[in-house]
Amino acid sequence: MKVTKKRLGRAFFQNPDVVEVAKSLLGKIICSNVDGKYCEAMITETEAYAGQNDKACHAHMGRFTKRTATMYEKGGTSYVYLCYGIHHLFNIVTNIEGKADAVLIRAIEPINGTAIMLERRKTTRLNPIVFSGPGKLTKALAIDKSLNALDLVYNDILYIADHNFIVNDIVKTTRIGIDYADEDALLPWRFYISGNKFVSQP
DNA sequence: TAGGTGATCTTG
DNA sequence: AAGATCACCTAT
Repeated sequence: MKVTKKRLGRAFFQNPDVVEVAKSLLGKIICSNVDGKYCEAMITETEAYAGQNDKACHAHMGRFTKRTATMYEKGGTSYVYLCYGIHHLFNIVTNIEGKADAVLIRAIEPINGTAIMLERRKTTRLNPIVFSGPGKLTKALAIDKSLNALDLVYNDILYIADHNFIVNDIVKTTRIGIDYADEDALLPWRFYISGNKFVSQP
């Protein structure tokens, strides 16, 4: 079978249904070209954050600050921020400009440049634990705040591609680490590829 | 299971 | 304006 590698364009990200985008991002490829080192990793786990109506979202009730401003950008923009003083978390903004929807990437599976990613994680063992968790994959892909608010559609440092991986079965669960969000903490908006070892909490 | 770490936001 | 909070990780 011919494998096509196609970069995702604006239309993919501007979908007004962030839950659908979170699901269709599973199996897609993150291409990172930081420090002249190129590597590719498949997205295995995501979470959807649905703008101002979602209590778990940074932009809940239209909250607009220096940090959350990026979430209001047009779909296809990167949203990277520091969490717990240590970890960079990588999100992809979706929907049109002004709508603060985003998808958090929670886990990846290395596809190309695995050695580079292992080195950045300071290990030699290819263990799923090394790449499953939002703070870990950013380290593996060298994503930090300097890559915030980047346009993933036109940039050559960081972008998303489709290698035509077929995702057969998607598991739906509740999102992690958002107990403060009351009833919205119960929404089944965390998705991962069924049977894939590279997820944070099977 | 506890503590580290620092930007962000303030009786989540 | 200082302190609580926080979409987490690593090591004991």
